[in-house]
This record gives sequence, structure tokens and C-alpha cells, in this order.
Amino acid sequence: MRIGELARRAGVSARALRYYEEHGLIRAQRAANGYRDYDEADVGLVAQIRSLMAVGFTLEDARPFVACLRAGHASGNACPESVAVYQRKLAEIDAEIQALVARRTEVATQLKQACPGCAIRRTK
Amino acid sequence: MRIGELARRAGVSARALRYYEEHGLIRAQRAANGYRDYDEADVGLVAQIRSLMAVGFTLEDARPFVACLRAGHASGNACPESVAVYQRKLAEIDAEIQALVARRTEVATQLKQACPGCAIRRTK
DNA sequence: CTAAACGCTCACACCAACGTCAAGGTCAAC
DNA sequence: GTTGACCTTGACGTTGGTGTGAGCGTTTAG
Repeated sequence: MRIGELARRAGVSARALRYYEEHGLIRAQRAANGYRDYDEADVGLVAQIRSLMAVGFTLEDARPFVACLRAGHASGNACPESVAVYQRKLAEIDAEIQALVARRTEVATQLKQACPGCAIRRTK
Repeated sequence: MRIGELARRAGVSARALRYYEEHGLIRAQRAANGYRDYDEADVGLVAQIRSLMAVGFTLEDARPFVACLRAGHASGNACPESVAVYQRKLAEIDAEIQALVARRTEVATQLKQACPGCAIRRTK
């Protein structure tokens, strides 16, 4: 299939697909006229990338998952490199949460000083 | 005082001070030779900006605080506009924390699937 | 007098993941 | 044969807060 169809099926822009290719995440065959030619498996690759990005992974983070899928595994999760990325990201997320909580505390303290009567309720 | 001294005293780069000025946060008198001329109060303005940025505020967020100080208040917190920014940022931080927690949950779920034996402990 | 240390104004570089043109080639339908 | 939907590469714009350097003038210590 050509880039437009893959883009529609995967829910991304053609520009994004070219960007992924440029960064070595997705390869495409070329038709005689120079058009990119994708197969069914590529739909899965892009889906994997998007689902990872949806939880804050970078393209770099997604690389091992794509490699894992291309190596023939049914899931991009099935390789130790992927597991390692999950663990690293988990630690990163925890660190970010802690930083944010610390900031929240700081801001709440300032708000109390600035406006003692102001109710500080967590937006939940 | 000139820009270098203010930079040292406030713990920022001269470049940053020029940037703040460019964005209307800090004004400087100009000496006859064109050099910026700051007074003691500017040390406090910059300190206010830096302390806000340290908790994740943008320069835009800092604007009302600086205006408040320049209006003669002892603290940049003392104006209703500042309080409003605190409240908005608090809500933003809460939203970010929630998004991160949701992502963490998602990643932890994937990690469990990928590696059932892997311990998932929060980095604390 | 001179050299270091400072100041000035541009203006590009950075990070990520694309969006959005530009300027063109290709291909099916009418 | 021409419209229009598709494809190609290339290259600049976005966002925030600077870092860095060029190319220049000023001040100050020795």
C-alpha cells in the first residue's frame, strides 16, 4: 500500500511516516515510480509506535519495540530490550511525578501565603 | 549597576536578563554610553522570576508577579492577578500529575504483560 | 598606551515531532 | 488532454529559554 493509505489506516499523517522512516523506525519498499510501498505488517509497526507515544515515549524509546516486532515477535513487548525501556520509563515517570508533587507543594504554600483564605483543593 | 553585576547577584546570565527585558519583564535605564543601568529593586524582580521558574512557571506566568512588585507591593504574591496565576498553575500541575499517573499505570500494565516476573516498584 | 574585561546588537543553534509550503513527477478518470 | 488526487524531496516554522559567537564600542587597571 502507498503512504496515504497507511497514514489513514494507522491514523497518522504521511509526514509523520516519512519522519519515522527518516529516523530508521520504518522502512518501505519503493515502487518503480519511486513511491513508498508498505505491507500489512507496517500497520502494526506504526500502531506500536503510536501507542507508545501516547504514553509519553519518544521515538527513540520506541525503537527496540519496532525492532522486536520486525524480528518476528508477535508483540513488541516480547524482547528484553523492550522490558528494559519499560523499566527505565517507569523510573523516569516516577521521577517526574515526584518533581511535580514537590512543585505543587511549593506553589500551594505560596498560594496560602498570598491568600490565606483561598481554599486549595486538588483538581481531581 | 550594570548587567554583569545584576547577573552575578541574581544568579542568572546576562543573556537571560536581556531576554527578560525583550519580553517586557524587566526595564533598565540606559547610561549615556548605552549600557543598561539597574537599581537594587531589580535584584528582587529577577529573584522573583527565578523562584517562579524554579517551580515550573513560564515567563508569561511570572509577568503579574513582576508587575505587582513594581506597583510597590512588598511581595509579588500580594496582587489578585498573582493569586489567580497560582490557582491556575495549581490546576495545571494537578492535571499533569494525573496524566503522568495514568501513563505510569499504563506502562506498568504493559511491563507486567511483557515480563510477569518483573517487580514493579515505585522509585521513591 | 594597551590589554583585559566589560558592554552593545544581531542572529543562528538547540530539543522533538512533526506542520506546512514549494515545486515538481505520476496516474486514473472523464 | 486535462483535471485532480496522489506521490516525491527539500527546507523552513513551531515552542521556551537561553548558549554561543560575531563584530563592534567602552571602561578600567596597570
